[in-house]
Amino acid sequence: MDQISPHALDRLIPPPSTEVCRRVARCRSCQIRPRALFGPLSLPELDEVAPQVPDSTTPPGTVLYSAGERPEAVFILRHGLVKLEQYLPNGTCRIVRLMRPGAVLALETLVSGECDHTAVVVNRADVCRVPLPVVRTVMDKQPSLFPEMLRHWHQLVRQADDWLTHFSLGGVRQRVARFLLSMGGDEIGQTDASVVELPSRDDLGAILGTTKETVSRMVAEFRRDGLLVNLDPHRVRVDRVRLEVIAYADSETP
Amino acid sequence: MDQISPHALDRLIPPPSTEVCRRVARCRSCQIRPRALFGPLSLPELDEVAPQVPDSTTPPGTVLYSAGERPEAVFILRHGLVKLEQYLPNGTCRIVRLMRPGAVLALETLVSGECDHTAVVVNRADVCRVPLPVVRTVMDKQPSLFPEMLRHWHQLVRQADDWLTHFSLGGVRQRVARFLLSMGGDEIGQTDASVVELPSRDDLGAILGTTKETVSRMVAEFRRDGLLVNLDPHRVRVDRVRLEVIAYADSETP
DNA sequence: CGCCACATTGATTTGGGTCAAGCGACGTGG
DNA sequence: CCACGTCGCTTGACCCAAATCAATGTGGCG
Repeated sequence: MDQISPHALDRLIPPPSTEVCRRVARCRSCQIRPRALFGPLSLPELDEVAPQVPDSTTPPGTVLYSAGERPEAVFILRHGLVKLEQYLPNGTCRIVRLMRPGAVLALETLVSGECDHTAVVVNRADVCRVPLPVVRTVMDKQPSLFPEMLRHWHQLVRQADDWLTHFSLGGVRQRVARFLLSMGGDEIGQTDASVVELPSRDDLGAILGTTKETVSRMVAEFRRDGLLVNLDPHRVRVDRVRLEVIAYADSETP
Repeated sequence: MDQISPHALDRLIPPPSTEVCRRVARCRSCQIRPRALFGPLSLPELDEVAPQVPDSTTPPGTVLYSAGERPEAVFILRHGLVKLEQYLPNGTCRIVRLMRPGAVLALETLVSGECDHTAVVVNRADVCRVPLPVVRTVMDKQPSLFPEMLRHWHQLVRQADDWLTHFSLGGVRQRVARFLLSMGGDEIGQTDASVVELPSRDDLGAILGTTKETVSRMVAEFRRDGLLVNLDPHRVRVDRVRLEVIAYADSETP
């Protein structure tokens, strides 16, 4: 797993003006921005911030940051899927969150300095790296960001709590069904909710707190029963109504 | 389960001056306050806020608020233990957090208006009810509360993530051990960490994502092995070092 | 072509869920 | 004061879901 290229120089050595122009343009035309941290900013305010915010595209498997690091920045995810993993002292790992476009990664560095999780790119991801000083000065100048900030924290907590109930309670059969339902469509909400992009079996196991073998069996069973049809490898179409019956059945439906 | 007495009148009808004095005195001498939301406030600022903050003591089983309600206030827990439960559509319930003194309950109402969980008192609890308008005006006047607010949100996320790993991964034997370790001592950190106040078996089951019977068996086994000694019913002394071995063993230790 | 990572499927074992009975503590009412 | 019901805890017997171990299949890529 390769580390993300160090951006530390970005604020010390001013980027060439062509790069500044690109960043400003990229920021202005960003589809995600309204839903992300700097949504409430005006265009002029944005043009001021954009030059100090480098962006990068990273392939699957890239480690954006590891638990304990101090990246001195937050990351805004513009495209792709990133998993946050947490390790127990004995080495077992659980994926505690999947971050989708519009999410802010490493928010916790604003509070404690260090990252709580290891963030690994699942799909190819586009991220903007916003240095902490930039976040802080923007927030001082523009208090309207405060509720926006709280909104993101709230979302983190909600997501964590849902994970705890949906993906840790009941049989694996139900948990897989719930996962498929929860991953339908993207957060913009405009793609077909019945098309789901599947992570690897290993990741699915780490999300649902089970093993890759069991997950594999469940998916196979769903496919046999026609609840699930392969589009490509790793993309399936699901039968949401029948999945919902399974996901929240009062007792098992054998 | 009885509802908490409605405090809605508190801001409309000013409390009698004796009550105001009591609240001011209570707030000044509060041991918890420095660690809670209004820690950074000065004494004069505090005296201004205190009259608008009623407090109450509620017996075990009391529902402080239910998911979906709009209490228009946050609650500061000064004493006792409160469980936050979340329900699946099929009715199964999981305790997603245990709140201890110093915690702020219903923080989410500041963002979305409605409560995400059902909060039930486990021990007898003392709570202060801070109306949302009070929180908002104080935060406007005193921006130093902002980092404090973020600190609380961060803590919620950390707690949720820990729950997800410590209490949802591995065998029940390990999970019980981890719970006992995590509950050692109070957040002030000055009581003996090897003395643990146990919730009911049912609650323990809902915390660890298992059943009361299995928990009962594990506790009994720990007691047989001398890892755990009863002080009163519901209070035990544990052997932390040996528990740690069990909690984070690489593989099961039968 | 052969290697490697990933997915599938099978055989076997076991942890823990479920059902059911017994037990002690407590409060209530006769 | 004791009988009774209730409630929470414990224990046992049984069985199924899922972990584990292991072998085979499949696709992509040098």
